[in-house]
Amino acid sequence: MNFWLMKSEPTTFSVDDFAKLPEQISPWEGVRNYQARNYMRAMKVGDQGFFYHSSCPAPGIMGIMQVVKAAYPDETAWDPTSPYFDPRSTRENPRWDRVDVQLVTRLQEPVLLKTLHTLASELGEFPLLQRGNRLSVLPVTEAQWKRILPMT
DNA sequence: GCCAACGTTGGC
DNA sequence: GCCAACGTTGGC
Repeated sequence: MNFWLMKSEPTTFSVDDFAKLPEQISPWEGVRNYQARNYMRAMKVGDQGFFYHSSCPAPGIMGIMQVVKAAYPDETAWDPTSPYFDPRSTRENPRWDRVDVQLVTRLQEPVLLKTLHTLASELGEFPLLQRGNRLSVLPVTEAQWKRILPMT
């Protein structure tokens, strides 16, 4: 099993929005970055992930997710009315993928970015804490996962 | 709102 | 293939 962290801006899709969905399942769509896409392609059903709020007053981990469907084409790339429309992606040759994720646990208290920063030396190399990191989907090592999980 | 960092684009 | 310009991300 592998572990991930996936960012969402709460003004676009918040943990509240997630919790309201039937079965708490949502496609993770709109990713338009090759490295993030490739990480999604590497995901397997049963992989676990942190649901993270970015670009907000208190960025941090808000929930625990699991992957319930492996990568498949992101149809929003084909929809001219979608903000994620990308004319370079075609049905014959899909450029972007999405996965389906399920919110397993909504945290009572978020694990804030500022808290994670205090653990930086223990966590070791962690893209979330590195300067200039802009990846919206990034891998978490098992050791990092096990260190962070008890704080949730 | 600011700004550093980074990815992408496109001319050459 | 290089690289400048541009757009976006995301914390503060």
